Amino acid sequence: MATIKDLAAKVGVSVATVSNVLNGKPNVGAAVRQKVLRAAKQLGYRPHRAAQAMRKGRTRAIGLVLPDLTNPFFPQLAQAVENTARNLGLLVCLIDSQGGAVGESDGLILLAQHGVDGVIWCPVGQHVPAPLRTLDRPVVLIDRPRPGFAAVHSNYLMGGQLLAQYALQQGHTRIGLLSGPSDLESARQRRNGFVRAFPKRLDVAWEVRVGFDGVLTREARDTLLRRQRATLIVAGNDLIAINAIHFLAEHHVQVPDDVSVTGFDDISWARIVSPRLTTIAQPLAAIGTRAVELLQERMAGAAIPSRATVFDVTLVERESVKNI
Amino acid sequence: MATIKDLAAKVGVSVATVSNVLNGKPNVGAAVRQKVLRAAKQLGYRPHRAAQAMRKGRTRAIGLVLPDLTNPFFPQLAQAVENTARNLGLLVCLIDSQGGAVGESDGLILLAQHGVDGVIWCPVGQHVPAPLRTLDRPVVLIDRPRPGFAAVHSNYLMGGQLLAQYALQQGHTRIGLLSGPSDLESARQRRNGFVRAFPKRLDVAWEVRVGFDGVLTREARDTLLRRQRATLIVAGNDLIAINAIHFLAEHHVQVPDDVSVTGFDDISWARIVSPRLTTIAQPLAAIGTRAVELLQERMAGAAIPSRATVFDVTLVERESVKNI
DNA sequence: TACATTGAAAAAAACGTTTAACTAGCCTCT
DNA sequence: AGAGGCTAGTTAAACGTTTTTTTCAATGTA
Repeated sequence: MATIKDLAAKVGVSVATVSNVLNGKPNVGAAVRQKVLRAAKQLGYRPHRAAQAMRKGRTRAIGLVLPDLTNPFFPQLAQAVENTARNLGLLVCLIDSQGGAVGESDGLILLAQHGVDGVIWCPVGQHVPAPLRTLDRPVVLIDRPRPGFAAVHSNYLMGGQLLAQYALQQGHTRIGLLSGPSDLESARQRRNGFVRAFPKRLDVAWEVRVGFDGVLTREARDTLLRRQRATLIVAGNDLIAINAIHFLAEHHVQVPDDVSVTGFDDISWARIVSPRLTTIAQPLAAIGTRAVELLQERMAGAAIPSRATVFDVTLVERESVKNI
Repeated sequence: MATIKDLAAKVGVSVATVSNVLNGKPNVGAAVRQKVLRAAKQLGYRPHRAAQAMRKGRTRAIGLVLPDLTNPFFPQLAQAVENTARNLGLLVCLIDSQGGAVGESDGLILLAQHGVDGVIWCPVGQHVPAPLRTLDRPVVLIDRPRPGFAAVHSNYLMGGQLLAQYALQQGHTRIGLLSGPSDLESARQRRNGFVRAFPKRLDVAWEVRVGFDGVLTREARDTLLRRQRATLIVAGNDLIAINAIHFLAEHHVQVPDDVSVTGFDDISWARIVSPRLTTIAQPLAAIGTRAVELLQERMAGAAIPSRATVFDVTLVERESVKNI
């Protein structure tokens, strides 16, 4: 790999001048500038990132900390993040914490050690890992907002409302809720958006909380079987919805004929299960892209106040809800 | 962040000595060694990776270059790679080329610039991108072997054979082949493993080649509808199988009642479609893990000959094949 | 006693950049 | 003509490590 020194030697000029040219500093003549640029191109010069990092304290790499890549929610996000980052010349360093707080913590330590300039983080619990504090770099939360952090996510309230509106349209008023974990803001808002949209007209027959990974607790399974009076089951996300549908099918309850189900997220699975899932689509790619842009702003400069960027969601109607 | 200098000052010893302690060099007294270690722990010292990188020319980071994270085949692989890498103290830098050769090339340039110590690569085409040559770091291919490269992948031949054996068991002898692209070794071996297992007893009624992304060409669709005499369709991977099943369903051909279908890979989707897919499971996590281990060996030392590590596969029987 | 050998530690150089401080030459202004 | 200011450069220091070389004292040997 050619170094700045090689360039300097080749052009017959000092390394400082070469550096100045490469960084677009003004104090260098047009002729020399040209020569340096030409030589750089000719030798295929690429700055040594480690050396730059050492001098400037910036690595032009960012961390992406996710709970679980095999959860079909994340790949699209990761892809969007990587691609926009790369377009900005940023390298993405991946941490998959496997849903564990220790993995998350270890990952952040590793990122800190490598001196990433910022991190995009989808937190797994509700605590703030110690390494994040000492990291002292901008952080943008993704999908899961928290007070005091910059975040980009979907308008969960709106999603809940759209679902409520659609439920009424399709003639459903007796609702069963398979909500996500109550300690996740995103789960709470999905639920509240739905429940508070038409409190008079929608009747919540029952509610059970399960994890976003979709595994059904004993309570959830029992409730589903009893099923009480609900004609529509509103799940906290697609994973939950899909598991519920499968569980019901095993017990000879057909969706949507016997009971309707909605999801949330429009993960890839929603399109391929049967019945295909009526759900709320988030603009995942846009979220990933925006998160990188936001992070880059923060990395570049001034301390921007920590607000959340919220994206509209849309209802995608498929076959898991019956008009009654 | 505490530096080696801080440690030196605190203990009252030179930086060289601190470095020697930290690197386990022998030429330092037991007393001093203890004191340095204690101080390091106390100050929470972490080596500055960029500085180390500059001096040693190693970054303790590796690249992971994938064609498409949203292809459900890759997340598990990526997760396994990240986790084992992290356990070895290696940071994983992700490149998602979106299936394009330019993205792949750009990504490799970015990785080279950051000086990753090696890369795990699932190549998208059959050419070798220029940046890979100049990178001059160990490379381990994953899932898609090529002559002259170290690689870790499944025993595709075996998968094809298992499928052939199972087909006969279930009474199928007239086969339709929806093979993967012929320029991919892995696709060829899947196909050949099947076709050559029982050439006398299995009769290939038709064969069409499609991409591993599963989108059905016009020819594939036409052939599926005519369907000729085949009772079993052997798809090159799960994506193809699932698309075929959906396409057939749209045209009122029921799987497995009217025709049976097998996949390959056992991606997450295979479990949730209906009918659930009978397919070949690859040990994805093991492959990812092994790839990292192999890479690390190569990064550490001697030029090991470039051979392929091959994992056994298993047949997972679900409901997409009917016994006739 | 003189001299080589060893062990423990320090000093200094090096990695590839950036940047602050400096300099030489030229121009402009009194 | 001399002071001051630009312009276009150069020199040198710095970033945090590792590593080579050097120093120094203690020990062993003849």
